[in-house]
Amino acid sequence: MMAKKYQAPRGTIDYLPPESVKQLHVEAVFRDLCENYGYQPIRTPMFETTELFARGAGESSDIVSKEMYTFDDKKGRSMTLRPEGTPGVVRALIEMGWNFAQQTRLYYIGSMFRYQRPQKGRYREHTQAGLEIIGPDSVTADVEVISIGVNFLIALGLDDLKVVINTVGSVEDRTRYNEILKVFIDERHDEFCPDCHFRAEHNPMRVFDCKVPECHEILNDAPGMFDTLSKESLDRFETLKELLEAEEIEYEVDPKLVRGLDYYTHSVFEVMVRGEEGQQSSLMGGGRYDSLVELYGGQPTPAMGFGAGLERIVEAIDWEDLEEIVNPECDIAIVALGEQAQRVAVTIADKLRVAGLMVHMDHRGSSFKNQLGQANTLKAAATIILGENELEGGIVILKEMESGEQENVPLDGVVETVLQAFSTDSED
RNA sequence: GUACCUGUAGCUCAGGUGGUUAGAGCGCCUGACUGUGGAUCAGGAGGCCGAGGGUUCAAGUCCCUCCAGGUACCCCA
Repeated sequence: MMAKKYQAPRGTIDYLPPESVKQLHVEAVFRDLCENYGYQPIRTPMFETTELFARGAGESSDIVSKEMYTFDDKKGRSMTLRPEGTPGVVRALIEMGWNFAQQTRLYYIGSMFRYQRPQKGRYREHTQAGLEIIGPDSVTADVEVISIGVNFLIALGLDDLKVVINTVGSVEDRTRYNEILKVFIDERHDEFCPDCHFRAEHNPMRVFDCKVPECHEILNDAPGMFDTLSKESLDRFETLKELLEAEEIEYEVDPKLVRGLDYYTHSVFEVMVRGEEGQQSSLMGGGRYDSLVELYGGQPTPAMGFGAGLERIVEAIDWEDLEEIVNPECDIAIVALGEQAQRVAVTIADKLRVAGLMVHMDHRGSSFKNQLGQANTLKAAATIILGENELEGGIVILKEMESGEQENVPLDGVVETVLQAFSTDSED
């Protein structure tokens, strides 16, 4: 009977070494940087009630309308695997009665799920590193968030970055703009497609997402967002640009950058690598969301955050420069010949490991030559050779790999001898 | 969701118009060198040729369906 062949669900990834190592390295860099900025970790469930996401991102957004993994639990409640991190964070804070008067900095790393056609850099389950600063509405907070994002990528060796920014105005601006847009659409009602008619009723700004070419034509005549922003919003955007310049973060303004979530206000941004063609070049995106906390029933509280796609970042990095991360160096390899020697060796190996050394040993009973070859491949600094002759003589051979020099060391106390050797080495 | 391309050893890939036991490089294992490592040479293991059907005397090769990956549209991380 042939065993059934299982395969990973479409659009998901199995991370095996060395890919798994790369992913964890990127995560570690993110955590370190977040801590420098005073952000603390938060973990929230991978699924939430469907309504949470629907209300946050907006019913008419692509994410909510066609990309969610939604299912009914056994009691018939509609649940959804999180497509993004922000709603869960905000919900959690409100639920535990968080004091929103304080300034809260949080970060998270975890899986996000979106049902879409898989492609390179586009998966149905992907890992996102994200953060939120909740409380301050100052532009300096926006700059801080963008700065972490940019510096995160720089720390990974990605320095040819393109930072794109835009403003979508305040809630009031958007309400006013939507009204103006709706009037425009109604005036030329017959020229728009049925989908756009629907959008006009529910969220007029989404007509810009329409794929029908004719609709795009007409929209060239539509009033622009910039023209309808309040002076405060425009000033705010100017300040953002000034502060970014002061930090020497180069940016481009893209008025068409709206982001796919309805809850954004004022500053929105996206970071990609230059020269990386293809549509999945965006490594991170985020923005301000001053009305989401209130929308979820909390104290009206401004906030700002971003999400970064770790798979895309891993793909963008040139790992040749980071060889030592993918293949860390080994301190000691134990060459054990014969079953008896192998049994003695495993104990020595474990003691050295507990003491903090990276120790390799072969459990297959491979040949002498092969085991020494493994030590070589792993770039072990030294080898402990333990065969039947040594066992009888109560010694081991300690071999320094680079010079090839070797000496006999008593089997009793070999762990201490080796540790001693390594501690004096590292003190130099 | 729509269109096109792809799917052969662990990895990267060869396999004109269908034709005997399916190949290479890298990697792995063994030996030359009874117990001393990056080289060289020789050998070996490892494949229901993505899955299932069909055409044919004969299918890795042609046809259909499905699955998966990639590219464009779209969306985004």
